[in-house]
Amino acid sequence: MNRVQKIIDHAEQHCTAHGSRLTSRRKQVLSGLLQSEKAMSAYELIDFCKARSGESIPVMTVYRILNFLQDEHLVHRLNSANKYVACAHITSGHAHAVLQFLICGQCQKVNEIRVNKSIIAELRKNVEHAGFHLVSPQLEMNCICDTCIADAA
Amino acid sequence: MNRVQKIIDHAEQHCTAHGSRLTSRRKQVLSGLLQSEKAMSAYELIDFCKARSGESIPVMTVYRILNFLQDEHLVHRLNSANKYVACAHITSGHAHAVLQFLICGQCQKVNEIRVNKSIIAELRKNVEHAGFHLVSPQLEMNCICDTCIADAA
DNA sequence: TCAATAAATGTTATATTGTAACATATCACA
DNA sequence: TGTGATATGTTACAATATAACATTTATTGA
Repeated sequence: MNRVQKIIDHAEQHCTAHGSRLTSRRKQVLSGLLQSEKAMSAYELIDFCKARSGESIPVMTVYRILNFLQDEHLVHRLNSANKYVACAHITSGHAHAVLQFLICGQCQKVNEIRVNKSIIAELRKNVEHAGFHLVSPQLEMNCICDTCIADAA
Repeated sequence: MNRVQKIIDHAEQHCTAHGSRLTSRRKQVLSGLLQSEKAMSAYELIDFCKARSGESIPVMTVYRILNFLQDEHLVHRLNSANKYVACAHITSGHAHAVLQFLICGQCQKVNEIRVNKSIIAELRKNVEHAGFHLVSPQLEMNCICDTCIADAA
């Protein structure tokens, strides 16, 4: 069984455990994101799926499915880029950690890492001090990856 | 002299010192953001200015001016919301600190604070460890402000 | 099993954010 | 004053996203 199939299986179990269903359309969308191994806009994802299967998924359907997958924590939306990326931790039981996304501004590669609790505590302290309350901490940082730096040199 | 006028004066000096010009159109746009005291989309800003002066600024012009003001560090773009907000530190000589934006998801109020250097150092360490290099650290956090929490209760 | 209901997907139209390409106006300075 | 640079205006359109309603598919209880 290949990597993507393994992850899809995990995702399906995850959904079943929550009383939700990973339909074939939803699998198709999640598979697309997993196979591409990068962040894509909804429209890029549609093109990607179309190129692989010949079948064109309606825009509205893709957005609904992306929302569903986000609710299930199987997909993340990168707000700063208006793109979507498969969660990097589907098979390793993601415990809703705070996530830090490193986004290469050159090649769009995304690395999803977990943020140290002490940092979040610090940031939260700042927030509370300013009279705000943190809702969904998700840090997105504009980066350049080693590969792109090497290419530029 | 009122608050906004004072800030505009500072901004103008800042531009002159850089060999750039804060034209009347640019003042108009920056004043709009300052007067509104919140983050607005380019189109909201156009409506806001129109409501106050009766004059309608073309979309293209607004985007160009917003870019100019960002280059001058007089305005920040909130990537996660596709909105723009006047810099909160124009009169206090902003030394390109790393910024943390607290954005109330309810009323859109924005609080711009500076991030502790040690936190940035930590985050940067994570980034380097993952094989990336930080470009422009700007943290945006989804929050709810005290007022909105109180209103909801 | 099969109707009733709920959940998911499809269709059409349109809103929102942003930019490309080219025209015109304004400014700065020789 | 005219000339080149800078700024602004105009038109058309691209990219991202959602509202409203129709249809299909799945689930469940009689």
